[in-house]
Amino acid sequence: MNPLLALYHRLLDQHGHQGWWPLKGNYHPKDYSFPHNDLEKFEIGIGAILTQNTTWKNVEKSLLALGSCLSPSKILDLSDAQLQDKIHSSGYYIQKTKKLKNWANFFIKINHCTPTREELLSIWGVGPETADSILLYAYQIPIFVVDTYTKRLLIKENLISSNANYAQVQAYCESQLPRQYELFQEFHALIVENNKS
DNA sequence: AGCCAGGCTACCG
DNA sequence: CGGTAGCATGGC
Repeated sequence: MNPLLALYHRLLDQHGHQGWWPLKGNYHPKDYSFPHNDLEKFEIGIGAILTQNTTWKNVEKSLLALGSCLSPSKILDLSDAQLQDKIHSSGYYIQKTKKLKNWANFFIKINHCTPTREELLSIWGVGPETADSILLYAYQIPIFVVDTYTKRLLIKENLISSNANYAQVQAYCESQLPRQYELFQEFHALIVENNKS
């Protein structure tokens, strides 16, 4: 077993199955069938944008405040001021209001199709980690999500060099792991959980 | 009191 | 191009 796969199993033993992506506040350990519909896919994108450089705790408050507005058309029906108010706790609320509406417009435009990475990256407000999180958790595409924790951990474990960029870290991880979306989902969640404790 | 959160964009040299 | 200030709240 290679060092990265060994690290995955160590984290899994230590923290158990994480059941990401949380939907309506619910985790679903060992059930990799989610999302079950378009609305859940949309909600994953909302959460991925709101959690940019922000704790999930603050995002949960926003998602609760959004409540029944978690659909593309309802997000677009809100005025900027109304939406800003609902997502206030997530920080950067002016920018994130624009980002959420961009995601809603995009989601309507793709009309139930699976977006490509390039399409997602073309949205103002969606960068590499957000795009890859959407592809991995909303569309079950085995693409490795790299965040600051991932990089920090892999540097500490001497698996990558400290000046590696996003694409290089991602390519390394994908080359060392079986290409299974279930494993990729679990691994990223475990890395985040590992950094909380 | 500061530093950090499940980043991204714009702008700088 | 690679590097970085600005965005903003809440928790510790």
